[in-house]
Amino acid sequence: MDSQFLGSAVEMMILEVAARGPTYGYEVAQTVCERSGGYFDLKEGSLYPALHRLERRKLLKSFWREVDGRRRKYYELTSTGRAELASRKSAWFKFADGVRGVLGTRREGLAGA
Amino acid sequence: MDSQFLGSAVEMMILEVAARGPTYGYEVAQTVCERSGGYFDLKEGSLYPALHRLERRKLLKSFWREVDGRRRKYYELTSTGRAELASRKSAWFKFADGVRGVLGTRREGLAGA
DNA sequence: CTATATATATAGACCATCGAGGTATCGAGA
DNA sequence: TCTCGATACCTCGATGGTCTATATATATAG
Repeated sequence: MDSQFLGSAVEMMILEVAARGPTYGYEVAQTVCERSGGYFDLKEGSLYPALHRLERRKLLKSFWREVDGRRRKYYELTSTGRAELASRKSAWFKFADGVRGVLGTRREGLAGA
Repeated sequence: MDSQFLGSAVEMMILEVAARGPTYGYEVAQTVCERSGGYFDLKEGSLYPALHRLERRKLLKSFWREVDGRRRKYYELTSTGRAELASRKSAWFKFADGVRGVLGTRREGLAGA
């Protein structure tokens, strides 16, 4: 993406990916990219600091594993992380609703008043 | 709001309010607050710098007017601003769609697959 | 041997948000 | 009269997140 929004949707999306099972940085970036239809192209400079932040705050916990000669740092959601994800999704929907309200996406001029 | 999202939805919402006719800072904050159902409570520290940024980039132009003994700095959308608003709204919808894709808000387990 | 994909990580530039502070007018109530 | 809340503008400094660039290391393809 090239968008100016972002805020902290990044962390929420990382948590969401991790909610489906243990994953690692590179895979997170790919999954987010695919599932967003190519829109989000997480850069290392956003991705890894975010993963470290989430781990520091104990929303994720990590372990190293070697697969095909490459070391991967897997992350999995903690129970705190699961609760936080639910709360952030709820906040996200409220936020998106708020924006929708301001933009007036209420099909004005169609069937309404 | 107390949200971590935000990014630059603020500027888009300011432009949107100005798109409906000349307005001024204080009124922008009130309008955004009302139309978002109380969700967005723009602080002066975000609002005024944003207005100045938008004016500097010539998306808004301003004029002073005195009403009821109080000086107000009115802002109105330029044609560049109008184009920029359209482009940002389009970017916003793509962004929101991207997030929706990652969150998997595709009525999974309801009627879909 | 080199380029690309996989995989992690950090440093520095940049910039927006927010809390807090400041200025000023008006109307209402004590 | 004095004070307080609402109206109305503005700026500074702390904080913190994103991005570009850079670095390391392995496996595979050409």
